[in-house]
Amino acid sequence: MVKPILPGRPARGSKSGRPIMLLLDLLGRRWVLRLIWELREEPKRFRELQVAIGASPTIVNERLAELRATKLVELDDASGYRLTTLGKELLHLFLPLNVWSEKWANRLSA
Amino acid sequence: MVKPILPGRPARGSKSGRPIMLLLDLLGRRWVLRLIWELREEPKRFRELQVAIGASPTIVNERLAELRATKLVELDDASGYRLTTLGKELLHLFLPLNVWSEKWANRLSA
DNA sequence: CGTGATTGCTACAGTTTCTGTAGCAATCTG
DNA sequence: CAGATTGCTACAGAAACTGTAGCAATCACG
Repeated sequence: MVKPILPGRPARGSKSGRPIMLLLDLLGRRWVLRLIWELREEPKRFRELQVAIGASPTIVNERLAELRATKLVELDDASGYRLTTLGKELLHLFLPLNVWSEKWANRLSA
Repeated sequence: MVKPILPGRPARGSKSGRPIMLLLDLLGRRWVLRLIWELREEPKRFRELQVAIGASPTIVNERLAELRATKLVELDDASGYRLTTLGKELLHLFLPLNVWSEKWANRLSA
């Protein structure tokens, strides 16, 4: 088990508990960005997510727990895992990456 | 050695090779976001980066190599590691996270 | 009722990734 | 020539992740 992400507790590699450090730590954990990305449109079930990203259930569960503890994702019995209001805000900050990544890929293959 | 990030090659957990998947894979690797963040203001030396984030030289070197291969970071002999133009563009997409993370932290501790 | 499907999630051995420490070759400094 | 700084490598031990199996709870159908 990895150190939890919680306010006031320092992130890995940071002595301060500054929010940006916590956030970068959280987002830098394997599959976290992908999970948020997969939930960008509609809610998904546990297995659905697992298959979509191709990770083991162990780690999918762990990451989902972290995302729930940090109020970015919630589990709705009727529809499945979905982004919270906070999670949607974060997603919107990320959406420009989609467009930018195309440009980036072009520059790489050039 | 982890699978390299290169255009046309699929990211971990993705069959497609779509740029956004490559980008999310790259950014989701440990320390990558932190490294970009640490370079946001001025260039830094290898050891300086290593100390700043508190990771082992092995992995710092590996991640820097990936960031160089993907043209986000470059090494200038005179000043040290720094963001490329492309890297600065990416950083600018990330800057809003800094402000947002404060709000997020407040909501968590509430 | 009872059988099967779906749900979120856990157990655990094996593999990959990362850490922590030591140290090297090359370059500059005095 | 000694000392400091540079980027980087080696390697054993520790931590994180995978892949597979499976469990308890809930729901649907007959």
